[in-house]
Amino acid sequence: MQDTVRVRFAPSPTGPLHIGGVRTALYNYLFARKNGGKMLLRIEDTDQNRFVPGAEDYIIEALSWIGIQIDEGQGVGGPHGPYRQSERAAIYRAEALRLVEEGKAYYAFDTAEELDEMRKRLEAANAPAAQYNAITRMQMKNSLTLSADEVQTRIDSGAPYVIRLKTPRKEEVRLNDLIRGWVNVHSSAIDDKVLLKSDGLPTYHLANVVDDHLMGITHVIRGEEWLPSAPLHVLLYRYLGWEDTMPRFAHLPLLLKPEGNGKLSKRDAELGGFPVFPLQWQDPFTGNVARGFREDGYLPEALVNFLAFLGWNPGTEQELFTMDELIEAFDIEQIHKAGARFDIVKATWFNHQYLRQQPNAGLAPAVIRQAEAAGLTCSTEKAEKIAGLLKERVNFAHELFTEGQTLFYTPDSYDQAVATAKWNDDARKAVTFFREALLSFDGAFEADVIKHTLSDTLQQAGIKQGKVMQAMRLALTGVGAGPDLMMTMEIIGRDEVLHRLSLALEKL
RNA sequence: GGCCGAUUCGUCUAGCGGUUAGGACACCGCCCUUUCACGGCGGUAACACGGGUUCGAUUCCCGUAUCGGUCACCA
Repeated sequence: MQDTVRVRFAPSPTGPLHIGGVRTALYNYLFARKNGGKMLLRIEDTDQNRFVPGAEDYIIEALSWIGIQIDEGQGVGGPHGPYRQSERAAIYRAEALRLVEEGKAYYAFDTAEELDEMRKRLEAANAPAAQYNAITRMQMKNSLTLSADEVQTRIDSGAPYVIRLKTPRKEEVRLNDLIRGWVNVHSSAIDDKVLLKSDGLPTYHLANVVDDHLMGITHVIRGEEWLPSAPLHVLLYRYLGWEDTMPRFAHLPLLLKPEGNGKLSKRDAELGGFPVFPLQWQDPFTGNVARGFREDGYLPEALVNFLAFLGWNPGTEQELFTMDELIEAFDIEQIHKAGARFDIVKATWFNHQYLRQQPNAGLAPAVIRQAEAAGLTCSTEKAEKIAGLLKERVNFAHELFTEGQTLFYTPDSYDQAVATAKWNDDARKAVTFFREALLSFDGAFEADVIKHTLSDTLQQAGIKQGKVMQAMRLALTGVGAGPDLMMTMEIIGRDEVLHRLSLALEKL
């Protein structure tokens, strides 16, 4: 009988959430929802040196923007709090002490210099691994080599110490990963990890295991960078006496650079001109601003769809998935094992797909905002028409305005190549007649009516429409290509059409 | 370097012993269109290599190569 699924997303508030972290959170969320379970948010802020103000709020806002709902944890509350590890120090300390009492961990007093010396010595001796372990620990200053009195004296005097795990020398540690299957590691490859740091706070390993146990986590879904230390965590569960309720592990493939070697970094984003953070982030220390997917115009549903497909696939040929559809289709065992290159072009395509599905009214504010920023006024009605006219042509909402320049500005010059090729006597005649027809035009100035007026006029004048349409476009917009001309006229209005036609007759 | 993991079109991937190796992005072509896009249709393009196992390997096993991760009092 499987307990209710409980998963957690446990970021460190050391800066803005990386997009890979967002995907990890997403997979956790999909898995939780798919199985009717709970999604927790825990803040792993045990490194006081790397704490960055604002990072925690950023994480919460980013998850909310992307559409991931937290059931329990930081910012939400719940029965297993506090959910910020810095507020749980006493809990970890008690467990670390318990391990010492039970002979599964020990105090160590070595200074940074002494550790450094030890590593150098071992490297010089060509030791297979320069680490603090079952062999080397006996040459160091710790509660296994020092007398009980000496240890007590040091502790009482307030000398700094850490608590290290007494990793067994010869033991096979097995782990059945949901994505990768059985992974075996020999304990000799695991060093005597520090569990409790000299500042009294735990390291990731201890805090993570203790909290996952106390918070009833059933599945640990995290990045592949944790795979090497997963056996250590298994060992910790065993030593803490919690092995029978140990969560299942699933280690996710990493997000790789678009090209070249290595995992996706902030630098790649700068080079490639795309964001790598969900939201814009201003570094509180340097003031530097890093772009965000939200600010760059990505729709959260597009980002979710894109991210979900980086390392996972439903096995069908459907590409577009809403969050609910993803939840329905998600299967953790279908997650790909190898890292995935981050291809922003595909993200753009997803955005295009979702943008064109947006109602015009939802897109209008973006058009208005940009028009106003450019010192123009734009009515809601006009903005909605522009959205309807252009949304299928663009990838981002902000492109509606840039694509729609001719809807805002009277042309002040004309494309020479088009003019040379298309602006002739017939064209001049067509524009003249059409303008005259419009002069006496009354009623609603709408695309289909305009279309009839135009074709009637040209027919009466004996001009083939196809011969002059591009010239007509040139006269109205100054360029040879663009969206539907009738709708363009409707949007700019009769007066402006008349104005532009006269202007063309004058200047062309 | 040690340990762990991975390897199908340029990219994301489907495939879980027998397939013309499928889809999507990108690219190219055609159609649609008064234009440009959108869209539709079509095309180029992949099982890293070498051994096994098997009647038969992209698929299973072992090597090699390559790539990734990790080896902190950071997570």
